[in-house]
Amino acid sequence: MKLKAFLNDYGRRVTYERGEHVFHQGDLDCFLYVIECGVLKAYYGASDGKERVKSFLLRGDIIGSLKSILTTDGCRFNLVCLDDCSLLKIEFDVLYKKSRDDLELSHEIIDFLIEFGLKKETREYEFLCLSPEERYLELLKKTPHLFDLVSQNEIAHYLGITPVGLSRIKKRVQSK
Amino acid sequence: MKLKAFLNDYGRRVTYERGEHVFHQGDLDCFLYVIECGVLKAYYGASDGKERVKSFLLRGDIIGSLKSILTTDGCRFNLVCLDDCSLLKIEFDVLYKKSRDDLELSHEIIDFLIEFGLKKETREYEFLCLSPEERYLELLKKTPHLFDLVSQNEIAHYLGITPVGLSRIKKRVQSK
DNA sequence: CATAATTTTTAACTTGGGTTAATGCCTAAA
DNA sequence: TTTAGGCATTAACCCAAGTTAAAAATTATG
Repeated sequence: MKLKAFLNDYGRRVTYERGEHVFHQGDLDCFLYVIECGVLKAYYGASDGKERVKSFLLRGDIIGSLKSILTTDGCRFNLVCLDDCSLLKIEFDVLYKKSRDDLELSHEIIDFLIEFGLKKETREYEFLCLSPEERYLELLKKTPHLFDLVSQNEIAHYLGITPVGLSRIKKRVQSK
Repeated sequence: MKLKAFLNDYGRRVTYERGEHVFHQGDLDCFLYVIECGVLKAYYGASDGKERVKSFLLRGDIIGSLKSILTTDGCRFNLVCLDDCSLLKIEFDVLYKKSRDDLELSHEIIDFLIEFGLKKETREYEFLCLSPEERYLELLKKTPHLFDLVSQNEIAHYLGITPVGLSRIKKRVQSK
């Protein structure tokens, strides 16, 4: 797997302690990060102090801010470690340029991006078509282990609801 | 632009009349479609007859079901023409295979997919962080011309609310 | 172990959007 | 110009989730 090999060869290992941020909203951060170990949370911080969780990142996942990479606006979200974490950090541009004369590498990037697109479409579908309760049940079915890794608080913010709301949904669901 | 050239060379022109479907939910359709002219609507049809609009497609846009291309589940959404339309139809697999030994083509696909990812992330952001009213205002700001092309009914379903809800939001907003 | 801090639950109250149905508006066809 | 069908608005009522605050449960820490 050329992409994995590339990330290993060119990546610089960085470690963070639980609670540390990899980057903040507004930062210009044009790196890709591969999670070697630990759990991370990518989240949008609203002006009113509310937070919304874009995604949780686990071992093997790749994360970076497309916004920061493609525009001069900086990151739209924050990336924070929920555990002590070890990441591989690679400048996006280096990978991008390398792919320009490496056919195999560029294929693997295409495959990665297609998978990424499908995931994003699925999340779009869930927000567009499912109620908070249905999204909760779906998450429970698809990634039950997530509930052991992060607080219910954070699950709620991932589902786009408040912790109070999630507590009520749980109660309603189990009484069925 | 090699991708455009490819789509033109290998694409087959197909035309549909207003109201015709290009494909339905559940169909196995592994084509990409480039919109030459006309307006189309990609939508999820819920079991209870409710519909939710995934996206509107305009001249120059490219659409296809990643789900159908990548899995055996078939399309998750419907694609229907809101006008008489002319499309270019290309088997995804032909493009994919061609990219396997064409570096320039594969770069352009990467660039396309990155842009696509950014768009999807933006829509995710809007559902996660904005209220229906805020999503309406955002749409009004970003693509005001859309309101001339499709009914308010369809705009509502794109925003994830009912036509009644959108009517109320409009009224509330203009009285501010 | 005790206590502080955080997370989760519960309660009371508010609210925005859903639902249903009636009404008014357009536009297209006859 | 009428009439029929679809679209948008309005009204009345309902309900799920938000908000605020307090209590209970869990987890961390000295």
